[in-house]
Amino acid sequence: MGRSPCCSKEGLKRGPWSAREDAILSDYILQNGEGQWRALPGKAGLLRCGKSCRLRWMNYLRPGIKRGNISQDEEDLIVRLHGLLGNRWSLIAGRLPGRTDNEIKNYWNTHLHKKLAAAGVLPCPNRPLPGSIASEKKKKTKEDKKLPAKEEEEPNNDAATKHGRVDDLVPPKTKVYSPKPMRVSPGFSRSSSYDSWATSGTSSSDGADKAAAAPSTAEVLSYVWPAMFPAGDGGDEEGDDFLGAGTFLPLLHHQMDAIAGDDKMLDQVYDEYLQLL
DNA sequence: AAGCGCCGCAACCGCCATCTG
DNA sequence: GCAGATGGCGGTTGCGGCGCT
Repeated sequence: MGRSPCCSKEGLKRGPWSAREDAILSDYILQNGEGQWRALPGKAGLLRCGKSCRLRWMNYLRPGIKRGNISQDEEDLIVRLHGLLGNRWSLIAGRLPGRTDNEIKNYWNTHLHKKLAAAGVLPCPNRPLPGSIASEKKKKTKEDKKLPAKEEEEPNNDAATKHGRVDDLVPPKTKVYSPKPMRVSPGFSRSSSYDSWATSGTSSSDGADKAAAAPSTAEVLSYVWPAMFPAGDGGDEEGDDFLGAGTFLPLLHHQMDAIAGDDKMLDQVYDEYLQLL
């Protein structure tokens, strides 16, 4: 893959997990608990990177994991939460019991993105989201592989222009269609999942107090996404067309309207979102 | 039947926040 | 306060399966 490994992997196995490895990992974690991922492979007798063990456990071996058959309700929720949270898959997954961030991410990139694009509700249908459509990406990857590595790293658009690749004129890493994924954890410890946090009594039971002190939706949005929601204008102006307000704002309004169609749903999701902030 | 291309998904990667000494 | 270790996250890649020609 051309990248240097994050940790030493000499002699470590890679690729798909065997049933035997799964059993070893499951047995070890059930006996010793999660954590100490770097030390786990050695202790459990697995020739795997600790990260790989953690991923395998979190996404497939953990009790309660649901696989496949994402229901319509779950799909709707994913779409709505994505509208609110952007590509924060772990947070979205936290609202879908038994689902993992990886599964939701894959599902979004394969099924939902395509579906929404067909429905014309994506931020910019004629501009592929960075790295989000597998087919587009793969085609591009294949093209890129033909280029010398040095030119691949060319940061500006001149290189793309030289090669006549119009699609490369789009800044490759621009993530303007959603809030940049960022950690939201200053308020709670890393060891507490969003789920446990959200259900630990800080959520809706005392939500009234928080709601009373909570800023308005517009204020929050202007704080979180200042480029899209300049404070005080209600987000309807097209002044800051960082993406193309004509493309994103209707989408957001569409999604907000869809959510607003179920006020309780909106309140619940929004309340949780406020607390995340 | 064989070749080809696309698609879906499991797994890997680097980055970064947080923890720990 | 600092540096190294650790864990978690989102983005990306590669492979196998499937359908089409």
